[in-house]
Amino acid sequence: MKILLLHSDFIKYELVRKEIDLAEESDVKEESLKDLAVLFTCIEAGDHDETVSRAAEEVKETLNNLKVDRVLVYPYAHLSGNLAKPAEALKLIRLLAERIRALGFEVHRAPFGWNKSFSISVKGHPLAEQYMSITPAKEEGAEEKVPEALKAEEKQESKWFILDLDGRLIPVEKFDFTGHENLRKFADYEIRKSRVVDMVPPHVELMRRLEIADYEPGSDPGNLRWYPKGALIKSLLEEYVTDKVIEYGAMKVETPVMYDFEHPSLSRYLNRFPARQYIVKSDDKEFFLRFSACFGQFLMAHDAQISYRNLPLRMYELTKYSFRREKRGELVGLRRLRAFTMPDCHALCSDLEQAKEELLRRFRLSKQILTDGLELDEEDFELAIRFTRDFYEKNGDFVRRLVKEMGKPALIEEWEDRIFYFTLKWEFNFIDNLGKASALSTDQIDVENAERYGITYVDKDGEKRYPLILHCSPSGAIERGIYSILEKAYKKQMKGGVPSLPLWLSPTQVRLIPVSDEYLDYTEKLADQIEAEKIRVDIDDRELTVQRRVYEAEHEWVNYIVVVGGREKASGVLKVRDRVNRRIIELTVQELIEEVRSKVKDKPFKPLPLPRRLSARPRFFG
RNA sequence: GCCCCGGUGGCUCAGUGGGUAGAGCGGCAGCCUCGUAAGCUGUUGGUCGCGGGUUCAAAUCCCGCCCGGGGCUCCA
Repeated sequence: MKILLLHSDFIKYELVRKEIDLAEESDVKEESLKDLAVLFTCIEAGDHDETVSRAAEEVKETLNNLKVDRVLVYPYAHLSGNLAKPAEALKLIRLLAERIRALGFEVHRAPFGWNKSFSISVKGHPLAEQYMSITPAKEEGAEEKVPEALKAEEKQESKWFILDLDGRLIPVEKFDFTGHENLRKFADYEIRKSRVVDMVPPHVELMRRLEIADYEPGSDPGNLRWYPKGALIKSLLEEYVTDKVIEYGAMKVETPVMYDFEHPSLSRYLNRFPARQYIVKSDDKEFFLRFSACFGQFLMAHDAQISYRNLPLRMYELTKYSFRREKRGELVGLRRLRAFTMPDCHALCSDLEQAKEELLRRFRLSKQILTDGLELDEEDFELAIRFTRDFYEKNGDFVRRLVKEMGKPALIEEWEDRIFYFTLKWEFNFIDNLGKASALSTDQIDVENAERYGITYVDKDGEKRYPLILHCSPSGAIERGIYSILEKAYKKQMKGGVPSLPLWLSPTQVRLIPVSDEYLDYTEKLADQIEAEKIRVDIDDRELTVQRRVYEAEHEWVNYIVVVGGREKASGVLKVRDRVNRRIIELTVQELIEEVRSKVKDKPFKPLPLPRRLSARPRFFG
């Protein structure tokens, strides 16, 4: 509870309008009082009867000193950023007035819940203005575990720049964003200019309509359910990213999802990471659910025998899941979750030179995964680089090198001091249809954790040394990858294009529609032929008109739609509706197979996640 | 976390000066056997998010909670 006490000659206030439903009724619209103490009062979350009693006592003491016997309790929200709920606040403010009255004072109260105007004349003596803060007595264990880094982040001041291709570091407000609209949106988002959008994010509607994923009311918010089509898309992406990271040279490992809160290295690291955790109790121990693969991999590296010859040492894990208890209001669809799938790749490096070289390789790897795998265009994502001033002063060339690799200007955030465990961090950020930015790929140079976890390698001279650790998620969370694919598709649709999924991720790549039952057998044979070439093909055998089935295939974003009837059976030539290019082309089965194979190339393949015949499929949504 | 908006059949939504719930789509049944973006008819289906309160009577009013969306300026 906060109270600003003003010893006043007079106060006059007027009710303007009700601010909340709970506002107190009042017959008097205007009130003025003389020779009194005005108590601007605000009730904070956690205040209770006992807080009120102590406040009343403190007020009494002050009033006695001032020799005042008249007070006005004036509800005033602005004294705190941590307000109690209105109903509770009203209750306690009434109670406060009663308590003060019970101590023998004349108590007036300004109605709660109104926007009011007031004029006040405050006496000039030294004790006329007093501020009181009454905090509730601590209840055992009531305090939430908030990491130090979270608190630090709120205090940290950042400087924002754009680093252009010529290596100029330009303060954001002076940069000409012409031709860099996406970067402007990104900068606006990061520096938190207010946005006025009021719609359900497009990808949320799509993820449900396309039966990819959905909210699961039976779980904690931000923990989703994945329908067969979504599970397919997700596991294809997982496989793709994993293959790419192994190709780059990482060793794939697996580590537990929960860790002991009391483990010395872990508890210190927790305090350096800006996220809240899920807590799991088992017997009398507390565990937290991992929010990345760091713990498992670091503990593994701690116990390993590592020579400088083994560096850079690359370890990879697909964390399914990583858990972060994000604030309730932050959760949205596939963009921000509490349980998500994150590829996490660490690299132990001997020194900064090796780290920079490695970072560059991973930068290229990440870019390839976004453009080749997610099929994002380079205009779809923006580069952000964040570093401490000191790092930039010593490694400016390297930072400029990253921007050159990107091929367009990047947003820069500079910190005066190092509050996190890293000195440099870069990200690729996707900007969605509501102007919101989300980090996809990212990498960091960690200068703290090797020491914290006791991770060492032996150098040429036989000396134990601490390596630098890079933390990279080459794609970002898999869910977020799907979010960006869907948002991109919607963006395309808004520009008059055909929304679609990358062909290799499409649950149905080819749909066959027999004109009648008569051709079902023939259609099945075609499907067998196509399926044998690792193409997901299905058959819409439902008793609907051809037109209707084509309509639904379009709606489902099926890439190739083939109507099968007598003409096809006779000639062997298929009329293939190429949805993305809005045309109908004539192809033999073999040519159709080649068309699809030439586009998916060597991407991972998994079979159709549903019965081949649509008549045998349930509907999960809609 | 706080504020605002929303939650009615599987989906999209209508229905609030309190009087016992509707439509379209889907599902099911039937007709139609169909040639590239919604064929026709019938029928099924609802603890009106959950809990409490007010009332003779609550989807509707009040309180709390849960879930979704948006915002974090304002607000005692």
